[in-house]
Amino acid sequence: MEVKVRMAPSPTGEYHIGHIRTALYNWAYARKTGGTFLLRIEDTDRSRFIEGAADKIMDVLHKYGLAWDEGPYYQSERLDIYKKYALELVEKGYAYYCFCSQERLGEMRKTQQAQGVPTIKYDRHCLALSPEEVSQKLQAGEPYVIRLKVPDNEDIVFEDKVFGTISINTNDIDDQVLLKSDGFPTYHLAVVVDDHLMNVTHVMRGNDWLPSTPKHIILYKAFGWESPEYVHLPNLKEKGQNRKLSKRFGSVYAVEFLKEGYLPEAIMNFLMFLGWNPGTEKEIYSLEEFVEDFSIEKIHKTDLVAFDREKLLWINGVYIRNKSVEELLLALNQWAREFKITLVSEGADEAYVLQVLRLVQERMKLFNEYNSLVSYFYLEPELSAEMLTKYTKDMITAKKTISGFIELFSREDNWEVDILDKVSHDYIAREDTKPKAAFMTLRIAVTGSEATPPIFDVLAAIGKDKTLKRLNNALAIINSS
RNA sequence: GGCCCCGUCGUCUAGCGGUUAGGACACUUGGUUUUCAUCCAAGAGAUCGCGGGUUCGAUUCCCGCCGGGGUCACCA
Repeated sequence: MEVKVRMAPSPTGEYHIGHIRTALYNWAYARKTGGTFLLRIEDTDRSRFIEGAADKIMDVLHKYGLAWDEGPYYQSERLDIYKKYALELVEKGYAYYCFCSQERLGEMRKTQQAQGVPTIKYDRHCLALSPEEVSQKLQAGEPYVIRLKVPDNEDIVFEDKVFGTISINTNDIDDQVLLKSDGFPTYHLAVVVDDHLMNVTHVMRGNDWLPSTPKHIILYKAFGWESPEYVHLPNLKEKGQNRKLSKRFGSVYAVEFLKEGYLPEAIMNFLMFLGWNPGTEKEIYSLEEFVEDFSIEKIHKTDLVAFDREKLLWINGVYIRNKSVEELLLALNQWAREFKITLVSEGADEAYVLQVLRLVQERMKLFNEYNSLVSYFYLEPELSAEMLTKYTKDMITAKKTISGFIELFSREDNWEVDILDKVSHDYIAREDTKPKAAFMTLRIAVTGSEATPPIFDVLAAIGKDKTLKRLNNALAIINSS
């Protein structure tokens, strides 16, 4: 049978990075098996529904390169179907009408809680209603829900592809509501009906769904349908925290990572290892390679997996370094356009931009570092006498160093890295000054920064005129302080 | 609290009865370097949660305990 997997997000807000991980595994499995990846929007909760959220989810899925083959289906457009199946269950005796008010249910739970009942469940008050009473209430237009009649004391056993045999006794399961009083189905009814009707073969989702899987098995049995394979994935946690991702530690939504300047392919590479490992030492993976090596057997049987932000940053750096400068610039411009970020290099000559980018490439781990990394190549640095004298310790030496370089560089017409390097070193030797102090002062005077690419590469890129202008400016600052 | 699941360096993991318990990130040191970063080399870091079994032999299999997580809605 052809494999069919699905991603079934609920349009209740921003798409979480963990959802991308789950989508990735589903997508990869479909690609690997030549199966189908379908998208279904589970918009059955009108109280949490957010207008436009579904479109945003689809947009971010695209940004991460996860395309679906079928859908999107919207559950809100399939209400008749769910109702039909709910009624079928009532007819077969697997479900029943319930007219209890929220107030009564609240009271009931409070009482049970006070009595210390181990498993709080619906008291089946409405199961005792006679068919006549039920139709009478229906005629009168009383609001109702349809509940699943969970069998008594039966062990529901199923095989999860990751966690193995799971067994839960039905006495621990409440009579789930299947159809809500507003005519919308609950998740339990809707997934089962849709997964069956859409021929889904593998349900891959977070393991927080593990405890409710028996409810779905009961439904499949009641309908007389074959249930799909279950593949429960470990959930994500904040590194070292034993709890889910939190804003306090950084981004949690899928778009936010993109906005910070992580490359989609780097994030994907990182996400692959959040619950899976090839069993080899290879850890830089393209999407294609992942599809090749992915297998359900290699999915981790653990409940939580840590989201290590440091490692994500490292992987992103690897991806940035592995690109050609041209590719990198393309990605950078695309990112800036996408998130409406102004690059300091905007409008500058492309050859120059590439030359500069080549110098900072291995220093950049995240696109949002770009502006501060290259600003002095495009703008004059802000200097202070304090910065300029940091390495020489005194004004006189700083002044002497800077004016020395000014004199040296104004005579130099071959403005190339090697030449500048040589004449500068010769000069330093001749004057018998300390190389570190001299070069650091030069670096600061020209860039305003202590950490830059090799200084002569910087000078060569900036050019003779600007270099001299900045040095003179630095000299003026020292003189006037 | 009931039920379900999980437990290897600081972190994420490899391991599927016999290993010097391997790798990556982070960390430390050295090399390259006038700075930062990259790169290279080395190092430190795990009594495999604890206690019982099974076995000639348990990180690996079984049981108990402890610890952690998930789930118990007219939310998904």
